[in-house]
Amino acid sequence: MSRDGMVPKGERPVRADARRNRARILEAAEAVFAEHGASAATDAVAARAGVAIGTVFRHFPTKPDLLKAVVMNLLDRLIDEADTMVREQGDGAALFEFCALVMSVGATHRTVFERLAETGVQVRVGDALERLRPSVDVLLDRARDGGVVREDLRTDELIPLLAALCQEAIAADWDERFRRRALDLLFDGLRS
Amino acid sequence: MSRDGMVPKGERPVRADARRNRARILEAAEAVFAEHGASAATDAVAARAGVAIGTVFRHFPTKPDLLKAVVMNLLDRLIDEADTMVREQGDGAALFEFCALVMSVGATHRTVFERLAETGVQVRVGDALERLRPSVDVLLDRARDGGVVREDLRTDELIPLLAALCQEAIAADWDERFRRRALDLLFDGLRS
DNA sequence: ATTCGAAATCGAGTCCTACTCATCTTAGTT
DNA sequence: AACTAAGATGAGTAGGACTCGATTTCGAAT
Repeated sequence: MSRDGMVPKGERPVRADARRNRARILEAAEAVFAEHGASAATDAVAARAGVAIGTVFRHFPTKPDLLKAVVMNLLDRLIDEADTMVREQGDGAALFEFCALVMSVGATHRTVFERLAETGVQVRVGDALERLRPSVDVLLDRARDGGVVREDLRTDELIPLLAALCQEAIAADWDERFRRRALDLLFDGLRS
Repeated sequence: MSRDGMVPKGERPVRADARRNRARILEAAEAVFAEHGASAATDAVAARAGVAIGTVFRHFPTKPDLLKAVVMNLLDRLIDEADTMVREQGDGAALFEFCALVMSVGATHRTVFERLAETGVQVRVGDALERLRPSVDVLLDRARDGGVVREDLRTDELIPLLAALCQEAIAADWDERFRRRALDLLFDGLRS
């Protein structure tokens, strides 16, 4: 994830302190929002980052921008984890575990996602999940080859379904047990 | 929807002006939020309703309460419609069709929600669906007796799952074909 | 090393809006 | 007609998002 570290060619490089502060703010924001909810004041984030309020707004002009940046940060890490999972765990069960992981991450940071929706920023979980498509593709292929998933299931069917569960899990605050149960039902079906 | 018109027995009846104002505020709020988005100031709602700001807060203590009342009003109308349709048919293996119907009705009135949802109102289909619990109970029992549904499936598992699909179907604008496909997958499971 | 301009930081202050509450008004009862 | 409590009023309060001119810091060029 070196996007922020990249130096724009032809232009002046981003100053070292600016890059450092940006990272600090993101880190602080994630911690503060996770602890006090996404309605926590921006001052708190600034304080925790050891930075003035104006600096936060220089890097993230609006609060939704800050929230969005935190989420994207989260997703980047999630992609890494998914890739690791793909590399280390070869069997078909990896797909199920991956879905559980996605729901779990969403649940941990549910307030951030909620606030995003409230402020009208359209980052649907489904849209966000699209970034995971390559990983899901690999996992799904492998699961299908392993014969643990129906032949006709496609990635662009699985992703919306997973997104639907995630969205509702976040909105309705499903606990770990029910998230697990929902995935069991989805994979095994409702019929006898 | 005569909930608000009911007079609590044993207690003083709600004053006529209070009931009138409540209705006016709801109507005004629906119009104002639809036009200016959910971030419209509460003053605007009060002004349109021809009422002081304090009166709005007497009836709806917080802004989310007001937003929720508006949306639930909308959802109640839709859900009642679906409920009635199912009761009129009332055949044996209607659970699947019922789910399809709920999704379909939601999709039909999608644009009504979208304006509000876009601007940040959290439309909790799940909350509204809770009112359908009695109907779902009956349908689920019937389906279980008919052996078309797994024995261990409970109503309070089915409702959140259905709500999840509905919510995402509305938000992501699933077409009829994919709504059907999603229900097929949910009922039959992802595994081979 | 020193200079210097641009970039970044700072934070008190502004604006906006959700919400409160002491006071006044009115519906409904006797 | 008098009474009373529910209800209405709206100026005031609180708190948070965002601004902006003053100030500091970086880093490139001499």
